[in-house]
Amino acid sequence: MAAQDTKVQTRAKGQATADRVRAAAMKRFAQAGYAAVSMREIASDVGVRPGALYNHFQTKQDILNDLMLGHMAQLLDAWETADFPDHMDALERFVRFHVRYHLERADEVFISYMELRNLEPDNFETIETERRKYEAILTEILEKGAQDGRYTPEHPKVTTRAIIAMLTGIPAWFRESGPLSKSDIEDHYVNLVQNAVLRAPGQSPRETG
Amino acid sequence: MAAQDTKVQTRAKGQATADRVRAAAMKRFAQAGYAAVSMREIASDVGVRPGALYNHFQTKQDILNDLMLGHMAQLLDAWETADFPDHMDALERFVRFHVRYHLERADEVFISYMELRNLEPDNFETIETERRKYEAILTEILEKGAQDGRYTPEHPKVTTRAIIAMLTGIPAWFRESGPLSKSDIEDHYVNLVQNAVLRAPGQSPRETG
DNA sequence: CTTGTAAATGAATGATCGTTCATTTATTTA
DNA sequence: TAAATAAATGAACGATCATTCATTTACAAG
Repeated sequence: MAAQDTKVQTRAKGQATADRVRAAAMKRFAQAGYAAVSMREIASDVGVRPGALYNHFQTKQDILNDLMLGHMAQLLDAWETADFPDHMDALERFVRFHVRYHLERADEVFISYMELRNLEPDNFETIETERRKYEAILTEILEKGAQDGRYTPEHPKVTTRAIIAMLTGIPAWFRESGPLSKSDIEDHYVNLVQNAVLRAPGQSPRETG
Repeated sequence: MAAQDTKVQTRAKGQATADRVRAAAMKRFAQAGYAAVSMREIASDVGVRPGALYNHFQTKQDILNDLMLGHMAQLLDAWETADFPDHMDALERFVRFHVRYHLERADEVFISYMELRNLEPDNFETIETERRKYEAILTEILEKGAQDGRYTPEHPKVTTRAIIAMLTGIPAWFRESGPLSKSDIEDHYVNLVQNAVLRAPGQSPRETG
């Protein structure tokens, strides 16, 4: 690591600019959408001429792809390294992790599911693979809970998508100035999700239709 | 009505073209996003020259606004006129209605929540007003159920958004060719939603954290 | 201090955008 | 059939787009 310090130092300025490009693109993409944002706007935010962006990213598409790849990698890594009280069950861990992460990284999350269709096919496939890994975490939790008889066993993959859609929608309406704190939201969603899938003792699955 | 038949007839051809513009724009916007669709593409789909579009819509923005206004109006009207078995409770009605409607009008729904940010401020406000009306239907159902002691009383507005986000996400992954039919999906979501908010007799609200 | 390279500039490229408009074509009214 | 009006055409407008590139500037290495 120390042996490469000089080399790292050499490219420090370029790295810094690239990071500012990422930050500017993130905000712009989140607010206006990929297709509505111009390279000129990003360059202006960074304080640089449009052409200079191409010293750091080959195309506009590469910026979007970089942001989405980075988001998925960080999301999966954050889950791996997250720590929770020992007594907390897996489902509650997942819900709390997901809500927290999505409330703290609203822009990244928003882009990552709004701009999927603006990814070129190859990039799209890569991102979809990462997304499926994340969904698999929750599906596995639900399946394990179903085996134990604690959760309802029906359609764990569908339930996964239902839960994730429910949670991912939070940043769209949550406002710091609202009546509920982030912690309140977290608690409420834990409750909703647990109730949705819990098979209460002595309570058989309801018949509907 | 009959007295205006001649006048209606006069504009019948224009109406037909306008409808085809709507249909083409709907598909294109849903697939690629408003900003990524050109008036030339829409005109080409309709089988007309770009300039002809302006005989029916003043601007590209007006097309988007027309689609979203139409969707919200039809959604609210469909709820008003929907009929269900007498014995079915309000929450189940809402969930079944919402799932069905969204599975049948995937493009309209997708546009209406993906393209909100591409609406100019005035148009956005109008659509938001309609959207709030729709959310209010579910909130009222939850509040009434809470008064009766059937549903958990916490944060009905937040729960409304959680449920709607969960349901609205379905068209994003549902495929006719998948293992579950539309009817299966409907049943499963009814179950999830009912469990999420039901206060089972003798079951006090769970403590979390 | 010189050399090599990274980073940024400034100007230009061709393409495409939404929109306008005088004109032509189609259809309906009188 | 003649007049009126709706609808569509074809060509053009200026603006903006992503991207390229020869050149200049900044900076670290030897």
